[in-house]
Amino acid sequence: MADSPASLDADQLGAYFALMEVAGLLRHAVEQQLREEGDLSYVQFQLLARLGLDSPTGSERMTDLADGVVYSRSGLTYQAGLLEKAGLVVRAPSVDDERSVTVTITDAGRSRVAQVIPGHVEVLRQQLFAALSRPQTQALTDLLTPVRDHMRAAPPRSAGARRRR
Amino acid sequence: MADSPASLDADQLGAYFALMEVAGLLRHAVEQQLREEGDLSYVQFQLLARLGLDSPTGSERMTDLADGVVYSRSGLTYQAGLLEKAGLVVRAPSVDDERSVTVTITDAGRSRVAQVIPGHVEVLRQQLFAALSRPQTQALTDLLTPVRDHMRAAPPRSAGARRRR
DNA sequence: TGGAGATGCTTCGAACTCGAAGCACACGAC
DNA sequence: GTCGTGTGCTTCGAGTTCGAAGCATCTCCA
Repeated sequence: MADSPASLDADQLGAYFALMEVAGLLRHAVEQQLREEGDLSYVQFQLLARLGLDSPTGSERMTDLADGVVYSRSGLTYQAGLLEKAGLVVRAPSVDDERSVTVTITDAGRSRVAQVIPGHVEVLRQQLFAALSRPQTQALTDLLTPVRDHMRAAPPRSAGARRRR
Repeated sequence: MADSPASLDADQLGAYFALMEVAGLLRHAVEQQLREEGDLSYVQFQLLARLGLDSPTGSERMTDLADGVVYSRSGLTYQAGLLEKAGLVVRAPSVDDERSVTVTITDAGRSRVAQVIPGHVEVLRQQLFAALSRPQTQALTDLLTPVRDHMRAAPPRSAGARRRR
């Protein structure tokens, strides 16, 4: 990478803008459905879905949750508080490490996820997959997965170094 | 794995999650660069770029700006206020329609855009295009462009209250 | 011409987000 | 042990976002 001209070609710009706009529009659409049908924000849904669908035990550490959802720690504390107040989640200090907090989804949380999923899927169908055939969907996944892995590997995440106090 | 009532298949879910995560990570990375090198938020950069690079006259109506950037009107009022206070933009009532406000980029605004573009491009290169070959980039654009057009045409349900003329 | 409704923008309040600072516990070196 | 540093989470303040409500202007049509 000796020389790097300060411009991208049309394809690259097109891909960049299309990516950001599609994601933005999709997020708006999804957010609205979640709010209407389940009184959840997108982040809250992500958290519950991760706990309820991805985790075998239904619980995870705060930090792992934050990393998994690409979210700030303080923001997670706030959202976890809301979810706990709503009874969708329980927080308890971890057994093996007194510092860490384990978040566990409740039955109410699971049923809230189940309640929202059909509409969620429907929005995705209408907004996203209506314009993508199966092979195209497959192709999109194949294109984006390496990109995600690449970006996760070299993150400008702020969690990196902590300054002295 | 819980069984979800109306689930999408693995490819579809994979595409959805990958899309949202890539966009999220990319936005974080870009936002950080813009803040450091130009004291701009992502939205502010979008607005200035649209005025400075896409518009022949360097000016646009508030509403068109908001639509073009996928942003709420009230949010745009706020950001336009900040940009104006920073001298990067000027607001003036439109000549032909007293209701509408025309936003015009200033010379300072143009130079601010020019100042951050190289770093911006570099971030895109490292984060996004490092993991995409030229043909892949082309393919991504070809996949996402129809999706964007589809989503722009079919906005989320209740957004239809106030439509364009 | 004169309203009724549509449209453009702003104001307002509430909610959300982030990073920095702070507290508490963990772990290793000595 | 006990000190120093690292890690996990929360608190705090500032800034940003949105939708609803409000005001001003425009358009249409009887």
